[in-house]
Amino acid sequence: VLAAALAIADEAGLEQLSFRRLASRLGVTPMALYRHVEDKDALLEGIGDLALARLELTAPTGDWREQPRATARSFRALALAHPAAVRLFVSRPLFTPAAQRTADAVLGLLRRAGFPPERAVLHYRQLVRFLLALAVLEAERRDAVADPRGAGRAALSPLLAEQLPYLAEAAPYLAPGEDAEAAFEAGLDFLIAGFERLLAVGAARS
Amino acid sequence: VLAAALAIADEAGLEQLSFRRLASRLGVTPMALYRHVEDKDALLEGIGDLALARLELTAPTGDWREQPRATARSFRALALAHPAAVRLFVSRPLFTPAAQRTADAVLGLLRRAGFPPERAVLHYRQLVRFLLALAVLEAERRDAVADPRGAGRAALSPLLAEQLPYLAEAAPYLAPGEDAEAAFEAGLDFLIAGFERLLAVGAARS
DNA sequence: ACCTGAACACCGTTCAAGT
DNA sequence: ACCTGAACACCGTTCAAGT
Repeated sequence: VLAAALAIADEAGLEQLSFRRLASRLGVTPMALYRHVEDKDALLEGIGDLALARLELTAPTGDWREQPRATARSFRALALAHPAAVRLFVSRPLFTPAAQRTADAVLGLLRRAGFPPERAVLHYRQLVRFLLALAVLEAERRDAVADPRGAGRAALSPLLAEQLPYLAEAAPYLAPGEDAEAAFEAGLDFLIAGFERLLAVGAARS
Repeated sequence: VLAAALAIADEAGLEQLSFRRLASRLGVTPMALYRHVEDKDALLEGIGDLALARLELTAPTGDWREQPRATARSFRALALAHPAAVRLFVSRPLFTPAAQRTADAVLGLLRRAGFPPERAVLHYRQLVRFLLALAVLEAERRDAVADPRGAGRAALSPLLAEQLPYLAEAAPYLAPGEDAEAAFEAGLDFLIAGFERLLAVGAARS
């Protein structure tokens, strides 16, 4: 039911997903879909939930640092498999069963790391947002590679180069498609190190 | 021209912005807009650029840490003034004049902080993404307060509470509308501290 | 140069009607 | 219970025509 919708969204893009298109793919009339889903809104929520349900959550391991890492990598894999879902996650807060399950897992991970409940919630939000940000960055980068405009982007006119020296200097490094995985891991290192620091501060306080 | 479009998007939401609606607001026929803007795509790019042009960039100051902070706060203010623009920023990479000006300013800030050009680009991406993430977090939170569903959200059924203990434990703290500014500042501290650490590591290496 | 009217190919959604 | 057809109020966009 929803699987077909997710497939369309991932293949053709989220904005190409319509009741009419989905219906024709299922060999049915558009109005028949209203039997299975209340709304377009509910449809989007449904495919968001479906995608998130496919997130692989790892069992607790010895080193607490490894668990956020593993979760982050799972999330990245999910984002690559279902690019449309990422856009859904940023545009609408989900509170479906899959979202609750994921939230519980991530909160548990932070609690076991040593954060008290209130701080765990705070860092949960930061962690989730940061993961989304990293995922969006990758999705955008992928688009930039496919985008024909991308080629001329780094090239600034001499006049602009004078007015925007830092941008001109950075241009060579701004070319897309460098090494998405390395960038992701670097962002992850940054995040984990930050949490370690916060844990140390918290421990010093108590 | 574009100002009216931005106003509609901020007032009624991005998805309510249409050529027909914009035209009626301007007291003109929808097709007349094609004289001033090539496309709906160009229209969206235009209002994104317009919003970003309103970002206040501060002059370089003594303490390098203060500049990313000031920029971040400007960006937050922009996000609050033009909520529609935030959604545009995450969904489409901008390379308009205002975007170039902003990129140059942020890159310059990182260069002056001590990062070499290649690393500055890397951290520029992280910084921009993080700021967007914080801004989206706030926009979502604002929506959550307005959303009537939000009231029942934190309340889990007893059965679920047993299966999702960490979520149940966190529920009291998940209520929205706490203290957006404090959360923003905490995220900012996290980010700046991370950059300081990276600078220290870089200095140790060289 | 700038605007208009009619038209085309799409949307989500409702509602009465079919089996 | 599930599906259909016709209809409504919207979209972006094109194209020939007006001043």
